[in-house]
Amino acid sequence: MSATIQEVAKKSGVSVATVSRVINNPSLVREATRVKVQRIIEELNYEPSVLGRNLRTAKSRLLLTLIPSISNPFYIEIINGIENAAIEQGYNILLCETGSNPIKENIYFNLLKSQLADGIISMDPTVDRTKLLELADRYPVVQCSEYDEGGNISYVSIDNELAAYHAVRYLIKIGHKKIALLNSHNKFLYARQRRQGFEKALNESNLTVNTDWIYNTDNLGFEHGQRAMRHLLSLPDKPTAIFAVSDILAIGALKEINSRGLHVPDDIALIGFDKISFSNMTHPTLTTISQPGYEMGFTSAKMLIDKIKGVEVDSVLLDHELIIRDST
Amino acid sequence: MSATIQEVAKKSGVSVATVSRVINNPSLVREATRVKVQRIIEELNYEPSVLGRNLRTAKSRLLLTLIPSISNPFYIEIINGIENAAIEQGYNILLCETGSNPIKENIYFNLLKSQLADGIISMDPTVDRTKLLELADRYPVVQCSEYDEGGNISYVSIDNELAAYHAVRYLIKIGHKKIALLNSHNKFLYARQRRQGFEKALNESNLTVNTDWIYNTDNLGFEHGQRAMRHLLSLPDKPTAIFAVSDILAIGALKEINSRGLHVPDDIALIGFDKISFSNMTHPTLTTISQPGYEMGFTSAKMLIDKIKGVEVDSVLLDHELIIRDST
DNA sequence: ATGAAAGCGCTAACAG
DNA sequence: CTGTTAGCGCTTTCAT
Repeated sequence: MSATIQEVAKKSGVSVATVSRVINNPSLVREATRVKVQRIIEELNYEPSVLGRNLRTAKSRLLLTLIPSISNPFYIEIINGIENAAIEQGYNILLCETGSNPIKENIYFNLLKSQLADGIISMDPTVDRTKLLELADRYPVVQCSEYDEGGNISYVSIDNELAAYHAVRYLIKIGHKKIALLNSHNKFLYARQRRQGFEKALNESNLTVNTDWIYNTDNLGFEHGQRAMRHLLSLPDKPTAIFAVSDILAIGALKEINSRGLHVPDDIALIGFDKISFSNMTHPTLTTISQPGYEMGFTSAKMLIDKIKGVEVDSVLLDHELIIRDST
Repeated sequence: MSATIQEVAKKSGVSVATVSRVINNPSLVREATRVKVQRIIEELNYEPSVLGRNLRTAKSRLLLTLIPSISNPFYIEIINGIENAAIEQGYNILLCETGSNPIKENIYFNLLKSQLADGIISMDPTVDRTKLLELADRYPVVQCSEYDEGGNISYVSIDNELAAYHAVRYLIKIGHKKIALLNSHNKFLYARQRRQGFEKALNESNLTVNTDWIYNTDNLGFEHGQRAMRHLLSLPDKPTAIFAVSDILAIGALKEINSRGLHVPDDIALIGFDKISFSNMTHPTLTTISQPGYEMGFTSAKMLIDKIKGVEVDSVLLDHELIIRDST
């Protein structure tokens, strides 16, 4: 095993306090002493034990990051942002997939209580609202992407209504009048917000909202995009454009359209959401709304660390962007 | 903050030792005492501090998991397997993305030295071989997927040569004679092994290996699949089938083929590798080799925990599977 | 079956 | 500027 601070102290002929200072507060130590201790540290290949430090400071410098599913590429950039912000400030992240499973969620929440983690970034839209609010009373909590309107949990997100509005307004601008919404379940705030934006854009152009063209699905998987498209194409009066609230859903829809010999964007135009890397690999490439994933993650982590340190923080909404590609 | 073991002891009228026993070794405590202490624990909502326990036991029960890139979907199932095996045994994982960056790698290696983690599962093919071997001398290390032939680090992987052999033999069986290999860089063991399998299948059918049809790329990104395909299609003598060592590469190739108006599998057949979820979303769906990701992860984690506990472990090669879909 | 006490490795008052 | 000292919360002998 590694050397301890005691051994370094003894070999350097100083007290453990001085060694500790050399590591955590070098300016408090006389140059000569510091150099000497530093040499011994290297000689002994000493690494301070995080275990001892943690107990003493009652901090683990670990951030719990909760995502519903690691396989959803939308979270990748966010996680990168979180990780970099964390490392920058000497933290590490515990990345946990809840699988929208309350039991797993509970296990992870307990990591906070047992002090294995100092705070939590929740990105799970299916999280138990009551439990999260309760947790936020006692521990630092930040929500990223999906958030809670009523509660007092700080969050980082985008203006979902505006983003949806932009997407649909663009479809209208290029000539579409029959626009379908492929939405998530209305129990999610972002789903309700995006529907708001969708309707706002239609209303603004005096287009009526046809509820036959609004498809809700609880599951954002690829197959559900296919299924939705199958339904939409079975309608007597078919839409000419689809706005899907997730790229994966859009890719599912695209596959269904392709396999029926129809053509995107000539027969049907398609807009996704999230700008996942695969949205660029389809044929044709997908027009989509880009969320600033990296920035969202980075901001969340900074916000959480501030909270841990006791600094007051404000929630923020970041800017989205409409990425126009070949599917429209 | 949470109650401490002291408070529970006091309120229960027993010593801290007894409380500790109730938690870690209930059979050592008399039924009546145990019930009483248990009640106080719940009453006080007590959670043992992992910090205190860790220091005392000199273990963090954290497993470091190193992947080159979180955005590569191939790792998703593996991570799931690791996580579940870990949780099952009371461990948690620290998921770290190296980005094939030696500096980041170093930071993560130091987490072992500073005892924040008890062991490491490395999945990064670009890992610094010397450093990893040195680390494995002093700490529990397991390699997953990519491994080191010479060293004595335990690993979990598949038989890459056999898998490639199966893929190519299948292409030959359905009538192809002009088969290209879209490979990774030969500095990686798996790339060399898959090439072996590729050549073996050709040789066995008395087909000569045309080096014009072997394309190596350092980067497994989608664009590099496109680029490779562009090159292959520019050849005077074009292959009729492609075996790509990664689905993403294959999807890039597919996009290039599609956008030239050519047709898969009629003009060119395509096989990928990894069975990532998107391999099923393309048009046409991708024939591919499936690696038992979940099992690989689960096995690696179990192996690592055994190592941490001082149990001897043996490396294993798990079975792959050829998934025949529409691209061949 | 239970308690007393030592100590894991470190940091942070406090004193000098 | 540096040393002494007291724990952080827990587990684990060693007694009883």
